[in-house]
Amino acid sequence: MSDCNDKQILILHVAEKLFAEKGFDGTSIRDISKEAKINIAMVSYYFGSKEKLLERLILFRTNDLKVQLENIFNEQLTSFEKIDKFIELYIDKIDSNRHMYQILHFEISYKKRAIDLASFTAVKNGNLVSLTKIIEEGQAQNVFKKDVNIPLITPVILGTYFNFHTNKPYFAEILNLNSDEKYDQYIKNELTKHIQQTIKSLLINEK
Amino acid sequence: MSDCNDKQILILHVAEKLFAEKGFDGTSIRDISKEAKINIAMVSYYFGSKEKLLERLILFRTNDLKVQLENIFNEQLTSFEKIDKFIELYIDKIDSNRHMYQILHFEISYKKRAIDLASFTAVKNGNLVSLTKIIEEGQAQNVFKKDVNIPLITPVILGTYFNFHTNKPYFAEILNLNSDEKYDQYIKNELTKHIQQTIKSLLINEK
Amino acid sequence: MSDCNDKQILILHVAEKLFAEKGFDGTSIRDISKEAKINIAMVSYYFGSKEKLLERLILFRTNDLKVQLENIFNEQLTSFEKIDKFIELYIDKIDSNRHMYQILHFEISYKKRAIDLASFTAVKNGNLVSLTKIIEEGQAQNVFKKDVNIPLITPVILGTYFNFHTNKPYFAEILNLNSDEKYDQYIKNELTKHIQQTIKSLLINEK
Amino acid sequence: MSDCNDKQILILHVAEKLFAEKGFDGTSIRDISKEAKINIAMVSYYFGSKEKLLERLILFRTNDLKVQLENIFNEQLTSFEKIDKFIELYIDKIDSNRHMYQILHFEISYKKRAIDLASFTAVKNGNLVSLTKIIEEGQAQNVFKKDVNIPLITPVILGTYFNFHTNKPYFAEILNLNSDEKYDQYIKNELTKHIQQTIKSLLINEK
DNA sequence: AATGAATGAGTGTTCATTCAT
DNA sequence: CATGAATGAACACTCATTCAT
Repeated sequence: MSDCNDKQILILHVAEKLFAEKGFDGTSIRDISKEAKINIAMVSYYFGSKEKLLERLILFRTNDLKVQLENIFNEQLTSFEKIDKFIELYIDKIDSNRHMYQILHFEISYKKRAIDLASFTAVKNGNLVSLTKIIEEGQAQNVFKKDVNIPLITPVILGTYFNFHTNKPYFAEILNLNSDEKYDQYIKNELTKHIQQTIKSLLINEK
Repeated sequence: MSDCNDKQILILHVAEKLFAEKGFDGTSIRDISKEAKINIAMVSYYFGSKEKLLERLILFRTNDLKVQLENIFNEQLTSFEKIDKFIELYIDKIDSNRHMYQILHFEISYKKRAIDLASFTAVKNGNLVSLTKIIEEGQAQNVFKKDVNIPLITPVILGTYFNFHTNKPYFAEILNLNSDEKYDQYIKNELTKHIQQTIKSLLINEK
Repeated sequence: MSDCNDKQILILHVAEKLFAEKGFDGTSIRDISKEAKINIAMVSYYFGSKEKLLERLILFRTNDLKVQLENIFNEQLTSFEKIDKFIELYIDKIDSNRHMYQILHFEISYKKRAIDLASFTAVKNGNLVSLTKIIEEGQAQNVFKKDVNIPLITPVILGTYFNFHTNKPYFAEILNLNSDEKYDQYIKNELTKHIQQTIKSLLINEK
Repeated sequence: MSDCNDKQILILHVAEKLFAEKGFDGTSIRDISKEAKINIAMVSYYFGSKEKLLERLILFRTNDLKVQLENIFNEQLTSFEKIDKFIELYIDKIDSNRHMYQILHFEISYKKRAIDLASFTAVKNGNLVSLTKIIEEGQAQNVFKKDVNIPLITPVILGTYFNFHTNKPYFAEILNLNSDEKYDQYIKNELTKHIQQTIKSLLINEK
């Protein structure tokens, strides 16, 4: 980020990790300062307050999230391939931003703090637009059916991923994914494939 | 619950609400005692500690979750109808236990507290068994396709619901659900239908 | 004690043990009620308050302390034998009332509580009188020297015993008293003998 | 102490006084902060916890206790004079460290806290060695008798002093020491003399 | 006569934040 | 510019005690 020095970025990274692990309220400034090996006063000094640190963190990361899902539409691909690619990139993106999503997840749920989520909403809207364009193109080509509730498709993608990930211990056990590598591989292959299959089925099958 | 008097149940209800709204760490015993209009010492008196209150709350509610999804299998319904009913009941169940699920969600995610989630896991396993039986029956009847990852189906159901619900403000806006009633109705009708449609599309054995 | 029922006596015994082990402030009514397996309210109910329990305990036990050291004087013994017997009985008495003495010790030291120690003072005075009579008899017989500060003799007896006992772990180690039995035997034999020897040496009228 | 600032030393002093007066459990951090006119959080801030404050206090003071009783042996004095000096210095030392000894006394007696008393034990051992050397020299010169239990001599010295001091109100009354000065003078003169006389008698008289 | 339920005051400790340097 | 020192408020929890039954 432009207006951040190294120490600020360090704090943001450590805060991101700890907030994701233990929650905002469960993480103290002391925890952050200890892990980042910086002075306790630094957080208030640089960010004003713990809450403002969170806001900056969200801003800091949301910029990252504006990845180009919108470009897919213009690529030389079939509608099916575009859907596949959209999901693959989407999953990949949130998977590599797990921490931030975990944090956002909670902040959105909790009515406690009034975090400005405008930029995050903008990202979601952008993604919805991209997806809508792809689907409508497929519908125009008569490869996708017409009566589908498009805004409810992203929840299927994201929700499936998050639910799987939230219950990591459970799925790791019943699917025998006894290492982080296997687990990550499973997400990249099986889970992504499953979601792709699900969305594509929804888009073509009349039932 | 059998071994709980009225005041204990009151505390559990208030705690459930506040934990769901503000998180466990974000809720103080003072908050609970104030909202429940009871003495601060009561929580420790009845439950031993804040953490044990959470444990009791989970236990208290998890018992509620063991509703009979397993009975659906034996009803006189087509495989598709069984899937519809399974999803409808499932969504309905988690929707009326939103608070508890919200809390569990966080407790599962956070590595902080070592809550005993055995009973919750048992519920999930039971539901998976029920679903598997329905699907395998449909596969045996050749109405469902074989190539489907059954354990990944519940994440689609639950995940979609939760993702929708977590982003309530977002969806309320883009779907124009400007009252809680409309929002709840949307879940009961559109969202449930969408999920049913999604799962059935995924399962259908198209020629 | 006349006006104490069994439960009250049980409480007094348990309180004595715990007060001696952990101090008055370090012992909670809960500790007592738990160890005595009685209701928490019982202590306040029977004794009025924790502090009054302590008072009653002191009264209860001080009566026990009024053992007959005064009879020694009238026995058919030499002055040395009387001293020996006085010390032996004295040590034996405080040794079997360790707990109470430990408690009294602290209560006397601390300015915190205004415990009525009149009866305890009376006991000490009685003992001092008895000792004085024995010593003065020896002095009259010219076997004890005149130049001795009699009131400072009991501190030597009691102090030595208590200092030894307070530093039990230390002495147990350097004297190789690796069991409670050995330790108790050492007090009964060596320590008592040592104190007797000390006092008699002090009293002896060497030419 | 080297690594203590003024405020820390202030806290240590106030804590020492209050712990000695009212016991560790009987003294609250609020009591200390009030008396020292510092913020309540300071104790935890500087020492980590109330218990660690006690530990630091013991360490802080025990260093003081390592006074040179060992030098006496090498001085140009008779064995008798060495004993006299040893006792005088010893009494003087513990008398000026009353508070700390009072505290230690209790901590040693109570099984509650696991305070590291290693350094205190070391001091005791050092003193015992010094005393042993003096006595053995006297024995070698045939001025002291042989059959004396040397490890039991320090309990006579310390015990007599402590017993006298613990029962200050009692002795103040029967010895008519109606001011702190008179009382202190009595310890310095009479009591010390009495203890010296006692030990010397023990070391020379066969009985 | 005895007790379970309940409570207000107090416990030690941690919190995010401020401020002098 | 950066930080160690310091703090008031809040934290979860335990205390001795009371009271209705």
